[in-house]
Amino acid sequence: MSFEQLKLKHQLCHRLYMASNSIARAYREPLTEINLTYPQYVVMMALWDQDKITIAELIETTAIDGSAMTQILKKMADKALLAVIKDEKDQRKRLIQLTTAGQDLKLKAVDIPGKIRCKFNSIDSNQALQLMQSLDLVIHDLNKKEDE
Amino acid sequence: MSFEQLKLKHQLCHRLYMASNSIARAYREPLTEINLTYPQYVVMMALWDQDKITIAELIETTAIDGSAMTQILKKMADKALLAVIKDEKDQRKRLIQLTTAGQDLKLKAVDIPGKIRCKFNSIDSNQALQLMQSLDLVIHDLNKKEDE
DNA sequence: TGCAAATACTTTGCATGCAAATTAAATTTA
DNA sequence: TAAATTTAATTTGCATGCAAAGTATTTGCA
Repeated sequence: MSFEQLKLKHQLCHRLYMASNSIARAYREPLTEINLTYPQYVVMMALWDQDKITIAELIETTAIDGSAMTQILKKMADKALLAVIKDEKDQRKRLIQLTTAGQDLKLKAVDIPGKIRCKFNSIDSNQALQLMQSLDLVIHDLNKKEDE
Repeated sequence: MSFEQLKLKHQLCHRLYMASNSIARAYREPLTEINLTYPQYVVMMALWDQDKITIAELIETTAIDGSAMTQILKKMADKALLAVIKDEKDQRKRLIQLTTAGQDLKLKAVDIPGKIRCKFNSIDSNQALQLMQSLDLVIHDLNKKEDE
């Protein structure tokens, strides 16, 4: 019986695990300066792109876990970056709306993507694009339900 | 000023974040059957490949955080999968050694890589290999110190 | 030889990620 | 229309990931 496949060096999954952690670490420094964690920054990016959406829509866009989202939004509301508003048409839903401070933070965040991109010295933009496309396929495959 | 770069759809980092989370979720089911979490499984793979190594070496191989590693090893020792032994030559170091049960678990884990690979329907092995190579470059770039 | 510096871990505090259980409100169905 | 079901969030409990601080040990140097 071959155990070769159990070695870490052959595993795509372990690469993804390491890469994701490295990413979060890389963002930590620039994000600390604007008092955000990486998931909070992801929420902000989603809202800068489209404001006043429901929590469910925010979860769909960001792929952040629902129970974590509740906590994250609470902290961000405490920081006065956004407000959680009841949807009058459907009392189960909550609408998330940026405050002026939340909108303005975009000006301080605009440099961050560039700072991160500077760290990628070994891959060019074409490779990065291809990498994103491959990852989209992986994500799609893994998120498929059993019965699809 | 262009804020286009702040959109999630253009971000490699968010893809990696989503892919890594999807991976951990995909492993959850098969790993639950052998009572391991994904990081614990990574530790086991490292030890199946090379047993009786120091915690520092295990951290190097797995890329798991040091403080998390202490907790993970404690739980795995509780499950009698491994033993934490003082290095007689250097009392600061700890050697990790699999128990017989830990070694035997390899037989139950051998099917897991195949099960996960089955989920990747949209990419072939060549693409997977290329993806791994690109990720290795990303990881290398991000883990570089400022002064290198 | 003796003490500062470097190592190897451990501990602590905070922020997720996730499954499972709950709560509240809207829908569907009998 | 009342009960069952579904949907949208929240709560809870557990397992990391990580920075920062703390504890032993060992090295390196003066």
